[in-house]
Amino acid sequence: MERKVRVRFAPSPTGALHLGGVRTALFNYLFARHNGGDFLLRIEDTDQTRYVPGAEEYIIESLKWCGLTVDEGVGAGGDCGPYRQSERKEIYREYALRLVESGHAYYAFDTAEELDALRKECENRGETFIYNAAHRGSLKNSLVMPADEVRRLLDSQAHYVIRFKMPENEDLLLHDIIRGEVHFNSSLLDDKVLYKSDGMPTYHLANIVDDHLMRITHVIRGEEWLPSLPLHVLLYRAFGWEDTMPEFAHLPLILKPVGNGKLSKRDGNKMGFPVFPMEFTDPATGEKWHGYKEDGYFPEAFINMLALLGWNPGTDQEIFTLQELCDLFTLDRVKKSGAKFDPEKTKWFNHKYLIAKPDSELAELVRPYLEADGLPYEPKKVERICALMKERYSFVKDLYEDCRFFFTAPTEFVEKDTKKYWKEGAKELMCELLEILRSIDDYTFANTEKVISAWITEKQLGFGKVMNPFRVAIIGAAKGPHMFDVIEIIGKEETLRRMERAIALM
RNA sequence: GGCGCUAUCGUCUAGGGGUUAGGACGUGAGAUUCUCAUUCUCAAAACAGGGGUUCGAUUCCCCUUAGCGCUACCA
Repeated sequence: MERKVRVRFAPSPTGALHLGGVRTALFNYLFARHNGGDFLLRIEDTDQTRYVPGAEEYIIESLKWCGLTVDEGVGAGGDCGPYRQSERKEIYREYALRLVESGHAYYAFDTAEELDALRKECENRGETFIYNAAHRGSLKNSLVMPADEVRRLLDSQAHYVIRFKMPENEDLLLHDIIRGEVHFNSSLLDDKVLYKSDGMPTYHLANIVDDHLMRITHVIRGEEWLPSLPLHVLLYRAFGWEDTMPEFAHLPLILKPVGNGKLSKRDGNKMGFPVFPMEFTDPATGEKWHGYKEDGYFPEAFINMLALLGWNPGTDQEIFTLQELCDLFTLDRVKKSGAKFDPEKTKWFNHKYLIAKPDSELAELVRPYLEADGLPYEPKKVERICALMKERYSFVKDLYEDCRFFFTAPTEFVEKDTKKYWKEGAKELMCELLEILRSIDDYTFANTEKVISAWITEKQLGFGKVMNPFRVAIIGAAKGPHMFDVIEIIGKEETLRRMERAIALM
């Protein structure tokens, strides 16, 4: 019987969600949508020591900003709840005990210090310490201790953990959707702790129990989990859930743009690009991190960039709507190898989305900047400017800053440019031009071009000779779009005012 | 150290037993231009190394090398 596709994104609230996490969420989302399945959000907050207040809200807000709608889970409801693991403690305890009863797990009373010492000792001898069949016989656990002693320790509230009893020398040929067959031998694996002494499960136990109970069909997660795949499969077997075990897909990692290693949150502030979808302030340290949202990226561009990190549709198309991605996405086109993250390409994506936006929408995005500067918002004028200028920019903020001269007269004139273009004779020329500008009533591009060109031709002046000083007078610098466009937009009155002022300064 | 994964231009990647190894970002050059951009055109730029298999390997296999990940009562 075909089960309905159900995938989950299961972050732990230990801080902001970074690039890699968002991509994992995205691939899960795309897979769910492509297959008409459900996308769940589960919060894995079993590590009380690393819990960061606000992280959960941050994760939910980020997914929302990215447009990844959660069908079920924290913040979305559903009939498999609760979806926050800290609220499922009793469930995990019950299942951990079930494994002890069936002989697949056991109690261990070794302290962390004892184990650390043992590891060091082995290391010094050049050996590898593995808590499994090789050593468990000589350690403090219910496998070797007398039953009444175990009972006594359990009753006396001594600290204990429950460990998985890893089988000996078993060859495991496991299947991963992206990587194909992966081989392990169980003797090299250890008796992982399933249930901690603080009464919380570890990731491994909680993960398997929840995926089973929540009827997850496909586990799509980062490659860092590949080494624990055998443990997870063995856990499904131990519980007797093999027939409904999900399929696994381990995603390639996202690496630092330069240097070695996987991308970390430190890289962003260090190298000048955001690693988080939204701004985040660590409540403990007060440290602040940039976010794509606040840095002026469009969520569509951010998502588009992420989708192409490790996946491609096999065509030359690079720009996709979320819907197109849902239609096109399949796991068999996900790469096996890790990808160095390229912040430059993200800017290019943003540029593409910026120029594709309707001018009316762009104008609305410019509006807050104008208002912050106390300048009036005239929709038609702003739209006209956006249409004229958007090709040049990747960010609305840059567009606005470069176009500020349309809204307000320059407060200063770039020295380099005045030196270059306000040479001897320029002032006289500008005075003459001013007279012509005064005489013109129709300031449309076509008309000003006609009149001024005629004058330039008649006096045999050369375009550059006139337009360059004119440009510096009106804009304050040797930059910007065509001058006839500029004066059409700012209008006669403003043009004359700026000219008079510039001439006085020359 | 042990275990596992991976390997095509600087980066993201397509491809696949016989190809001029394709695209994109970035870089460089030219064109256009009143400036700055944009745009357009062009260019440089890759199959890690060694063995096999084969008429023929960049492609398939093995080894080496390199990179990455895991190796916690973190996820």
